[in-house]
Amino acid sequence: MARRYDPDRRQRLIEAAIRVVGEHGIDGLTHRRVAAEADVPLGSTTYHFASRDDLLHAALRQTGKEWLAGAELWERSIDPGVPFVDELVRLLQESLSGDRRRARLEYELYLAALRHHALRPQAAECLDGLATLLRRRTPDDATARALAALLDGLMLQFLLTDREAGSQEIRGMLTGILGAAQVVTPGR
Amino acid sequence: MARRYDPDRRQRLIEAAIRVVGEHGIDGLTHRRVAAEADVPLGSTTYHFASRDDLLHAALRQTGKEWLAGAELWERSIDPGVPFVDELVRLLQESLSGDRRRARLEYELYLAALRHHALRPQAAECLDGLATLLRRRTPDDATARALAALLDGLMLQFLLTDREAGSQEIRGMLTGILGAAQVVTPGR
Amino acid sequence: MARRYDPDRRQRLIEAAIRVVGEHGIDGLTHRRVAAEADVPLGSTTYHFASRDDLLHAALRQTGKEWLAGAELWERSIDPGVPFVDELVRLLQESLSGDRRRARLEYELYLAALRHHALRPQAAECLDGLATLLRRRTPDDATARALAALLDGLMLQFLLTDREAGSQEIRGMLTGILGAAQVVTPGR
Amino acid sequence: MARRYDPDRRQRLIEAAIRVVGEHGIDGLTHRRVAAEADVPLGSTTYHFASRDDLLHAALRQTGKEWLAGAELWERSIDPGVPFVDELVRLLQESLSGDRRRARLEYELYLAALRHHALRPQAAECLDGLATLLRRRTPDDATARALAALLDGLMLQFLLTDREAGSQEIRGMLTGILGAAQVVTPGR
DNA sequence: GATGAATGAGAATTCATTCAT
DNA sequence: TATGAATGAATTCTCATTCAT
Repeated sequence: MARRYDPDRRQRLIEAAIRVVGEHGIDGLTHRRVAAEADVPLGSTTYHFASRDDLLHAALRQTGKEWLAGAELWERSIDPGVPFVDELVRLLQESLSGDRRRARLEYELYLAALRHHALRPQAAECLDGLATLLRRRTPDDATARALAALLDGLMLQFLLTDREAGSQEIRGMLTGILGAAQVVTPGR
Repeated sequence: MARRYDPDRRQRLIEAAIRVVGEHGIDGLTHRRVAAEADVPLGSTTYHFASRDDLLHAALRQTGKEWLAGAELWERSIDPGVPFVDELVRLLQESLSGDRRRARLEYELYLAALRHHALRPQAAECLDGLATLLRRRTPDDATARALAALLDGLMLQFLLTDREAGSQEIRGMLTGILGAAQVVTPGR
Repeated sequence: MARRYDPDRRQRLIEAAIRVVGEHGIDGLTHRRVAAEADVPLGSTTYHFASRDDLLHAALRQTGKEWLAGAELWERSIDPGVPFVDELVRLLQESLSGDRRRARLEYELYLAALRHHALRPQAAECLDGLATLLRRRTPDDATARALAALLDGLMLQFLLTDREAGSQEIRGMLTGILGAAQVVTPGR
Repeated sequence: MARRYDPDRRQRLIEAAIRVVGEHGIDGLTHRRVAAEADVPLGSTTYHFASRDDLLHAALRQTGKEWLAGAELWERSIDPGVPFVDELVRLLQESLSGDRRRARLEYELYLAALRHHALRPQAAECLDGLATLLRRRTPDDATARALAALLDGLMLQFLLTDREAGSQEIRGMLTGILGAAQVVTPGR
């Protein structure tokens, strides 16, 4: 019954916490639910994570790391012979295909920094990590950061509206905006 | 004790709810706090808004409407003699200057749709409203929607990282991305 | 929309109240639910039935009356050529066949008199009504009342245990007890 | 403030719950009242009995056990030299003498199974327990169960109508019904 | 007469956290 | 070190009832 010696418990609790957020949202993250999800006594969760915020923190750190790892994988798999825009389309489409629960979960944790100051460094790290990756394909830092913002905005647009993310559609949006310099200032 | 007759109470409750979200976040939106904020009995809030979700709904509807009105104001004030990019810079800077609490509040409600299905139509309305406005300045729908996504992404980037939003910096990001068509696929 | 003139509303409310008790139990009988069930404004239920107890009262009065009417129908349909025990079996079986919700509802209201003094006269009326009917087939009042008790006890036994009420089984129980005089005092 | 260590608390809560039902009825069984009755903090009742149903369950289990123990005591005290009917009269009269609050309480909990499915096994256990006891004095199972039903019905009749339960009267009813085999089918 | 609004009380639950063991 | 028990605060929600219209 009682796992007297259980060195990975902390990690297992983090993973349980992430599943709990996925299921019940950030508001629904409680010691009790994590304990139940990890099949561990309640006291154990409060022992390893004294406060609810500690749990939240650890959850964001973990998903952020995993998400960034995924982005790096994408970056390393880029085919130089393929237009970069198409690689961006692939990134977005992969994130939005299948059930979107994972993407929603990641964004929910990431955006929680909007309110919780303590999470902002964590969120910034994700953002900067992506920008750094993108920087290898952009002429300057500003463009890389803007591209990161665009990707976030597009992801959210699909997640918020529940619209299908067809590759033609994504492609249209990306090419539209990326080549928009002349367009939006027609008077020029 | 209090007014037995109070025809505007419902609206006052909505405004109180928005202030509560601003102060305590969405998780902190409770009937009790709204009652206290609006100075009405607790039962009155549950009478007008049977569930917490009803309250949340009304709050998003209201801020969404106000935000869209602000965007329209901006659009109507656009000076055709000024490069459109600069008008976009102005929009972002105005939203991010001063204390950012209002912007955070609006985004928090807007992004709540990520988890709460019921709010998605509301969020989509905001998004589409902005895209419609922008459409007057873009060659096609896709570009308008992409531009809306970009603006969201940029707003979030500043809000999440707590970075200053200088007009030069914003300008750099916008011009970088808008003219990025050639750049990101240098080989072409 | 508003039924300005609606003379049968009181009766419709009673019937709605009975349905509510059937669905939610006596504890679940509330003005609100009755209003919803009868599709009538809340204020209308409190107007016609000032208190919850009034509603409960009316509901018991009505089901008691209907139940007694059913019993009388049974009594009048008794075939003199058939052993009376078989007619009792028929009565029980009919009450327990199909879904037992109606029977449960009637007993729930009837037994509420156990706690609510005010309902006792009503319950006594049902009991005495049945005893009076049975009296036509028993040698004296005491036997009639005892038979009424037996029938109640048997009904409850089947309702409480959820057991099937086969006619052979009921018959066995009835004949066992009715001829038990000699048996239970074997020494006599 | 109160005892941090209190090993019998659970049991004390059950007893408090039974007193609360006795005082306020099943509908009146609330965590709050139990807490007050047992003089423990509200949170303690919800800790030990997460839901109102758990409380109800425990209360019925306890009274059922006690009631059955009483019945066994009666059975063991039966005098073989006395007609069994008189022993039945004694059982009923003892249960109905003095204040009938205990009897009402027991029946209220027992009959709650009518609505609450989850309580039915508990109620069935009481019923079967009594039938088993009676079986030692009846020729077959059916008669034992019918006798149990008769006793229930008689108890309820007195409890519902508030009539005095004189021993002559009870005796008359019992002998009437037990010897009714010939009577109710006079034509036979 | 009829009714929508209002109100205050109280319901079940859930919880973070503390503490004795 | 780990943990079950305990606690007090807060949550949503439902309600009977009252009252102004």
